[in-house]
Amino acid sequence: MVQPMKLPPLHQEFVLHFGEMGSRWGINRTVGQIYALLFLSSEALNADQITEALGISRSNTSMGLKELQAWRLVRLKHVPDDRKDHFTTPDDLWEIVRILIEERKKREIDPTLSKLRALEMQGPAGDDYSEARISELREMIEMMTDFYEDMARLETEKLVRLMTYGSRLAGLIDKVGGYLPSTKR
Amino acid sequence: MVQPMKLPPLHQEFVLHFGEMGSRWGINRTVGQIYALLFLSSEALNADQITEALGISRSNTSMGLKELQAWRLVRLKHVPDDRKDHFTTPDDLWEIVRILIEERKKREIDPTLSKLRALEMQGPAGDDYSEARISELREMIEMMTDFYEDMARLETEKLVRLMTYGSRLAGLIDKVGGYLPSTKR
DNA sequence: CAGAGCTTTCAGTAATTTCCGAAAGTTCAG
DNA sequence: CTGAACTTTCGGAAATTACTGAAAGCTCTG
Repeated sequence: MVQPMKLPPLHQEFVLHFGEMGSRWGINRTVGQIYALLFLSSEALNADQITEALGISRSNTSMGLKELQAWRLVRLKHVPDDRKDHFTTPDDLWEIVRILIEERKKREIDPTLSKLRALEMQGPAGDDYSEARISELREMIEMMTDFYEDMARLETEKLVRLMTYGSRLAGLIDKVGGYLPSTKR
Repeated sequence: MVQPMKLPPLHQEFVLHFGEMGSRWGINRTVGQIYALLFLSSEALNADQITEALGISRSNTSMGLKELQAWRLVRLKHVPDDRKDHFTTPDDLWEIVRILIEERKKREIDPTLSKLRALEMQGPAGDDYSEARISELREMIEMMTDFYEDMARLETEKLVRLMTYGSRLAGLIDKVGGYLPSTKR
């Protein structure tokens, strides 16, 4: 930390925490800090304000904002009578979660799913065991991503209801019965 | 890639892919490769076999295996009449998914949850907006992790049934009605 | 209890990633 | 069109992370 941040203690701690966690989340320290800062800020901030609040270089701020926009976690917002670009985070947390899941899926899962499909296409190329393992993996990933898509389609209110229903869901399904997929081949 | 791998083409491609994806998944290249290799292997492999198959150093293999064991993604398996340690991945994919979610939660979410709680404890320390934002975030994370725990408790068979039920779940909940939590404050 | 066979640790090097300041690029008011 | 205000790009320095070979550390067998 070259420059000290000038922020209220709460913001300061929160920002530093997101900075440290950044590397575990697959983003770097400053990107985490920028996000945290914007997350806690009730108004949109411009790049210079961010640069100053975090004590980082202007270009680093620019890079960080670019990356956060690529993640759709930060948005441009125009402030009347100000030529500078201002940035905010979406304020609906559910939206943020959806975005996070989708973007992580796009980066961390989709490429592998394509690869698995491609490997299966190539036809018999390994032993039976590894081929079976690859198909099984692909099926599992498809099932989970399909389920996520189904859930994502629901309105937030229904989703919340469903989640708070928790483990009782299982009983509900039992009553309805019916569909019985094969889990083991 | 210093040493060429000697593996069947299918394994080779799969292993290389996992290596490349490693960085996105928060593990390094060799760790990804080791996991991929074990995942496709019907028998447990020892460290020397891994070292040779991947063309990496013995110590690197040792480090990688240690990390994978910390993740609980790879296990020791004793092979009769062989003094060397042998390693495998769990073969139940559902178990692997559970482990992955739990470990990621532990590393990527739990520390933040603690931090948020601690910040709330410290009492009024910022503006109203940021305090509200922090509470809201904590509540959301709690709701999601609680839901996950509920789901994780279900037997695999029920879970599969539930997942394939997909969006129809919403209708089901509607019928039962009842619980109506407040989503917005 | 010696030492063969195996595993882990460690210190240094290599590779990668992050970050900065300077320069180039863009946009818009006058 | 010009230049002021702002943003992005770029080359290289600094920091971090990954990897290796060598040495140290275990743990059984005989």
